[in-house]
Amino acid sequence: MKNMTIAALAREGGVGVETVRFYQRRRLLDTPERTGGVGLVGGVRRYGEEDVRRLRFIRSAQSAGFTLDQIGELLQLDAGEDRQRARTLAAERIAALDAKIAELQAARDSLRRLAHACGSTSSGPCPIITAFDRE
Amino acid sequence: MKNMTIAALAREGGVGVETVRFYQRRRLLDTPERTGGVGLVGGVRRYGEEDVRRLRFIRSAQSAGFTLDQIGELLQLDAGEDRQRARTLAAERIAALDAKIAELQAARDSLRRLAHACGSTSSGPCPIITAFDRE
DNA sequence: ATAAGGTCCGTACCATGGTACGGAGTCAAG
DNA sequence: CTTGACTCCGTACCATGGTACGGACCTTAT
Repeated sequence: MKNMTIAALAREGGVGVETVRFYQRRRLLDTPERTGGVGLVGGVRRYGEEDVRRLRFIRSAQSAGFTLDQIGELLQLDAGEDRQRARTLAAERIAALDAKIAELQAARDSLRRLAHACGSTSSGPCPIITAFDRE
Repeated sequence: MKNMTIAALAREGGVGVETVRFYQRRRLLDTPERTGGVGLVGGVRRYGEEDVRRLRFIRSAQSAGFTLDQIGELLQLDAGEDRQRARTLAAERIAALDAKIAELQAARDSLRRLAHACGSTSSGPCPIITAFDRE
């Protein structure tokens, strides 16, 4: 294991190489030792499945609306013992997600009204602002 | 009408004064003439219900995931005749919202798994990364 | 008529989450 | 043993959506 280059890791995670480095700077991913170096600094860093899992987790957690700072905390927690804190973060985010989902559903309804109002007559401007008035 | 100050407008829209000015710079809100000036430049700008509606629309459209640039286009469209373009923008956003809603629901499910896994035993670390593995 | 508080405006700064650049070093195939 | 692709690293830059500051001016209540 640990035989992937940074480009392979990035590919597995569906991100760019620069993004991996960015996450390393943010300490969300670790930065393995360079291997095989000849001189004092040489060698290239190699990555394994564990790194892929972490990277994918970062993307998933982002899609759940966690910020990178919060994701950093989650990654700490994953290795630690603070179950209470983990549950709190999860509960807060679930509540936020429920609210956001409701908001997006309302927005979608507004847009459907707009599309309908705009499709049902054939001249003049669509009442775009009005379509959102119920919010 | 047109007797509100910028602070009153901001309050009605649920934003700060600086945000109103920011939207003016972006040409999302217009900048009425100063009224009552004594000298060459004097006076204060006054706002009315139409401005409130526009401002609220901006916030609603934002919650629907439109960028400020797109909102600018919608505002143009609201006064114009290009129904086709309006329908296209609405349809695109509806599709994006459907996708986003599904994504957030999936994220919520992952978090529920996490909360459950983390609540059902009482020691050791929560399997945070693992809880997202299905994504 | 004066003082407190609002307004106006330009400009600068901020957080978030990246993306790009460039020069030096490294690796692998031919 | 060279050549071409990739890596490393620091630093700079970017888009989005604001937020803050400061000095001059305006308005309003006392």
